[in-house]
Amino acid sequence: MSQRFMILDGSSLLFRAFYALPLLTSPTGEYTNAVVGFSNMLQKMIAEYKPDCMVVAFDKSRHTFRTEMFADYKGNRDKAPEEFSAQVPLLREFLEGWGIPFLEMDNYEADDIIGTLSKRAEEAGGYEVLIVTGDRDALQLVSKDVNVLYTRKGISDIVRYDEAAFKEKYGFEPIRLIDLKGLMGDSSDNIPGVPGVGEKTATKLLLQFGFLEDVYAHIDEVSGKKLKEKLTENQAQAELSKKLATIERNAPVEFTPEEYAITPDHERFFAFCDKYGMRSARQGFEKLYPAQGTLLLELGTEETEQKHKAARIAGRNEAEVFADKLRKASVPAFCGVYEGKVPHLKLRALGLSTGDENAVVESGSEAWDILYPLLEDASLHWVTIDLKSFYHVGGSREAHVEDVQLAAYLADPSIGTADVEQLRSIWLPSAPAISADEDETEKAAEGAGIVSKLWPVIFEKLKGYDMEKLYNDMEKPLVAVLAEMEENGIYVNRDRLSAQAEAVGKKLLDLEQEIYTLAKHPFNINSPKQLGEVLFDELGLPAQKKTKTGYSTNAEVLNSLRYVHPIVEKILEYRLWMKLKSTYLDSIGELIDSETKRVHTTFNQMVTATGRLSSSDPNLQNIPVRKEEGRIIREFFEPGEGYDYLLSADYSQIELRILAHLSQDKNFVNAFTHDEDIHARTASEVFGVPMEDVTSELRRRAKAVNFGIVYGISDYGLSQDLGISRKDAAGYIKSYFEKCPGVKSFIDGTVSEAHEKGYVTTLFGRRRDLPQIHSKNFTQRSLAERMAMNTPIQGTAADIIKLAMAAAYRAIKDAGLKSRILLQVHDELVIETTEEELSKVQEILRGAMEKIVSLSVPLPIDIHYGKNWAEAK
DNA sequence: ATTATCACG
DNA sequence: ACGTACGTGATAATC
Repeated sequence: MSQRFMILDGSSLLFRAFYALPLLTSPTGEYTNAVVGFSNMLQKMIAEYKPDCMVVAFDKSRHTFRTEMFADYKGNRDKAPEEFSAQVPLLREFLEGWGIPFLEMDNYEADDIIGTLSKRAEEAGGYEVLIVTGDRDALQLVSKDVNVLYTRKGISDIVRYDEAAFKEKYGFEPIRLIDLKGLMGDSSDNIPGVPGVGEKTATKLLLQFGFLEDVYAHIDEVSGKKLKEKLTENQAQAELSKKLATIERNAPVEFTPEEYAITPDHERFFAFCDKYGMRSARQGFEKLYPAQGTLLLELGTEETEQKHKAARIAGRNEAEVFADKLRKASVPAFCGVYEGKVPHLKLRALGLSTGDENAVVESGSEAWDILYPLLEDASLHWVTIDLKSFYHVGGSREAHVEDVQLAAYLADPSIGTADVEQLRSIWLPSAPAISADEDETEKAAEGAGIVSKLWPVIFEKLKGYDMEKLYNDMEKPLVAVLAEMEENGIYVNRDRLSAQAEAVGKKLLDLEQEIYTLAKHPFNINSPKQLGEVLFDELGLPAQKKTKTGYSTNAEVLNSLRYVHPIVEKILEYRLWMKLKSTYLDSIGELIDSETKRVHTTFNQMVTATGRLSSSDPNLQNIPVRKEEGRIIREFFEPGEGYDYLLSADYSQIELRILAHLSQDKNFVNAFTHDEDIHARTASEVFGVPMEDVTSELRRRAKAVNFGIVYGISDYGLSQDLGISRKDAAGYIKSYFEKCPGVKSFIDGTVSEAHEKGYVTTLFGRRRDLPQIHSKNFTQRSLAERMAMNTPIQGTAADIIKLAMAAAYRAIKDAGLKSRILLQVHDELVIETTEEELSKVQEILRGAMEKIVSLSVPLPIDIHYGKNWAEAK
């Protein structure tokens, strides 16, 4: 019987945990998130693998034998953030209490300690070694007796690598990982490798020849002249890279297995947890090491597993029994298993849960006919995840169904669209994770169980934040509106679209030839790297900006070089058409539904940090409009069969009007109340000229300042935008604030409130946490401060149009019109309508959009309509 | 998986 | 002195 010896890479796991969890703090203000995450992972490891002995290895200092060999080793690493470093000593304290030995050594990395200990254990025999790490390099240690548990993402997604699993993934045995690194390098450790050789080429070479040395021994057999050259030129560098990637397995560290037992010190550990407010760590520890004399009322493991195993219900009788339980459940929950795409989405199965008991029911079974109707039963109050999909498959809008995902997003928008497992790990970290190796329907059942438990916790939080109304009256009603918009889709004239795609394709071929001639040879124009080499190395144009990987070739740079060389203009033109063809013409064509002839975008309600919607597959919120060449794309969006016009209704200056309302600045409120040109008025104030003397240039500058204010102004940003000096920009801002003191005090007030509370809110109570506002790092803190200025404005605008959408939707429906909302583009709604309904629909939109809230300034909309989206602007 | 670029509000 | 405009998504290239 072999001993199971677990070795943890403390440094890498702590780092993973740090980035996986939000910055939690103890009651006394110390950061604890990394330790909390480490603790969760440790508990899981011990519970699952029950190791006989354990050691945690740490990196000690940056200076190691590797930096002796190569000074730049890991030279590209930023210093770890203060919030992280402060937790390293905390983890030691934690391990001391838990009774787990740890090791660190001068001149060696944690990897080398792990490599050495695992080798000694192999030599001694009788050990099964499990290495837990978030560092891929350790995979080279995998052998018959040594496996690696690698944290793929965050800390909960762990994969076990044994010899077979490694071979499956890489195609060769583990030790050759160092040869791979020798060839391809490792950007995260700043290991150079052979430039131009990536994973693909490196793997090919190793499979063909064996080890790195074999590649060089057979260098003549390498195919490709370029590749051979690169390999020969960089042989020394490849060999050094291999050495750097090789874990030292004979480090001067003693192997003393008798000292590696876990010896929990309850008192010490509890004191630690209490001091740092780590309740779940304490609970988990207690579960693993029950104090003597405490009576255990826990369920046996077998029984626990039984509990999570979902019953598959097919027959009528079982269904009746489970239906009864659901009716009595305090939080009945379901998770749908969907297949297909909107507007053809189908419900294949349901995971159901009473909170205590989970079940699966498949569509088409006898049980389905008994259980599905419960979802429409108004006496049940259901919870699900992804309510929009439920609506897509015909779920009743009248049914009482909550969406945990939506509630969780509102409580913390930074998590975005979190799946059940993510929500569990955030909100119920001590509950068992969803089993990984079940089929989709079983996961749905288990998911339903979790959803049932999540809802009370998350909704309670929402109530604590005073966000119930936001959820009930704004976001939840919007779900049905978005579902319908997605199902509606928008008609795209496929013939005109593909004709244009073809024409643009020809144009691109011509441009390509002209560019090759001017460059004197063909190259990949789409590659910024190759383009940079052609422009700046070969043609000798003056390089001005650099990116971290080479020369910058963006539009700003190219524009400034327009008249230096004729190739530049051609490249700009090539870029313009290439963008239009690949992003719009080709890909939208592919997304036209063959049955409906329309494109059905997805409106994501749980993505942005500010409360805006986003659109994807395809993104219909970024269809070109500013440039003539791009605007053509809009011509292909037309009213579909049975409709005559596309109509667009957009808010005029909504963000600046919100700024006026929130700040109560006299100038702004006045200007908007009298419907003045706000940018001209700003110019007049800031530059001290009468309104009639405001030139278009002055207006342009004032407009830039107004935008700057909305984004969270900085003199640097404004100077970049206007192409003026930072000093001048600072001067503009100064006189702006003198003339608009209301705006100034609003911004100052918002930022200082963010510092005090750690979050900001919109007019309707939407919340955004800004943990970085306390950062000691200037850049991060400044970013958070700009977010603090921008979020209440952008977020309030998002709130308003969301309310307006639901109101317009309702009003159109109540009026019995066939007109319908197709798209939302942040401050604009696109509607499909008919000749007869044209005036009625305009009236409804004005009522819904302009009257939905009453601010200190009016909120007028502009309406345009036409035979396509380009005309409706 | 990340980076550079560019489309929108 | 630090070193940035706010919010998104898609594509192609490169790692």
